[in-house]
Amino acid sequence: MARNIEFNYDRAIDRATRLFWKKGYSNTSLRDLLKVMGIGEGSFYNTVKSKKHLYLECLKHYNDTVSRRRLAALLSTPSVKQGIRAFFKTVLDELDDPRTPRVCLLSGSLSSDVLAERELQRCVISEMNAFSGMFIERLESAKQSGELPKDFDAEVAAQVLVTYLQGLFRVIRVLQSRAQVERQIAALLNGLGL
Amino acid sequence: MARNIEFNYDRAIDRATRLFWKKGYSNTSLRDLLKVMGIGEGSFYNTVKSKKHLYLECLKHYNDTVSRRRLAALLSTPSVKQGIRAFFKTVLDELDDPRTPRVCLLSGSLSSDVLAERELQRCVISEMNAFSGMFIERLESAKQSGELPKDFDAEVAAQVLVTYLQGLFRVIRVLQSRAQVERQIAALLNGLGL
DNA sequence: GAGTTTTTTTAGCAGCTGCTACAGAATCTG
DNA sequence: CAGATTCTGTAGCAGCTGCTAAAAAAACTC
Repeated sequence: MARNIEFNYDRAIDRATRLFWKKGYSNTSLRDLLKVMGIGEGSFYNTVKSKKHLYLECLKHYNDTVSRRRLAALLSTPSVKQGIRAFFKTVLDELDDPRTPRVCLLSGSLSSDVLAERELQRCVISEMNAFSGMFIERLESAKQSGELPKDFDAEVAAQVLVTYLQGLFRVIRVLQSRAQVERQIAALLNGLGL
Repeated sequence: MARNIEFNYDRAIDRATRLFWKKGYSNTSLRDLLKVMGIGEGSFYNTVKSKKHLYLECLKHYNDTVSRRRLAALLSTPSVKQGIRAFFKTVLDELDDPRTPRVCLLSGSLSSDVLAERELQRCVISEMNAFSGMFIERLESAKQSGELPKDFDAEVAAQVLVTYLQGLFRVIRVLQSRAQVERQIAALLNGLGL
């Protein structure tokens, strides 16, 4: 019927995700994106349609890879408390990997430039809710299994964790020894009874 | 000797601060800044020198007004625990005020565009340290007075608070009922023994 | 190979970016 | 008033922004 696509779409999305991840939405120019994606404007607007749509695709891709990996750690142990610690460990381990940018893409999307675009805002909020939903679910199941007391407030605890995590992704850019961060996390989790 | 300055410098800085506060550093254009400041490019580059210098001035101004007010609340009670709650209350009260933007300017400065500029980065880090230093100091004095136990780890607790606060300033943009946030904060403080 | 459909390349658009050069206006001294 | 000095308004620069239009190239059907 017609000419075939020449570039690897998934690969291009992955490259774009990493650039957005590193530099943020509006600080990443289309020219820079095209460069790392290895395509020209024509191909881009033929398949992706706009920068906004690209960001949506990247959020999805990030969710399917990075967030998924972290949440897998959360579910890796029968013990919920250990799972949460494993989750935070994946976050800290990425600090040692110079290849990965330092801020969570989703967390970085809680900024005025991203939230100003309605479509992006909706996507970010729904992914955030799905994310904290995983924590609530996990904590609730720990109450059922008896690992946590029956009067434990799973929803509030999950919200505190998510909020703290947002802060962690910010503070991490500026600080500090890994040991210091680990002590911080341990203090929080102990305080919450986790 | 020469012609006098026509505009109110402090007032102009205040206006610029509010705009940066609302839209972030690199998403605020010089033209928009000049408009709210009520001056032209000539006057601007004569007195302020550059956008970067303006941002430094705004950070200073923010520190002298908003941060100062919040920290005053922290010190307003003899009880340190009550002071911390008063501090968080000032943050929440601003949510009800439609005039003030929703994110802390300092917290919003933990983004790649600001941190990429060395001078801004240094300023942000030093203000952040000064800020958490206030909390550490206050918690230490509570140990002296007997309000907190002698084995309380003030430094770690302060770090958790500051990190959580960073997250709060983000999450607040997207959520949620004030009551929900208040429960979250109460859970955190109780958990930390504060 | 002609015709059709899709992809890619290239050039370019209008608008914005931070910033500068410069003429003119205002305020002082003498 | 002339002269010096500083401030202000205007015009414009080179470079970037997201995006589009149109021609050329590739893959298919018949």
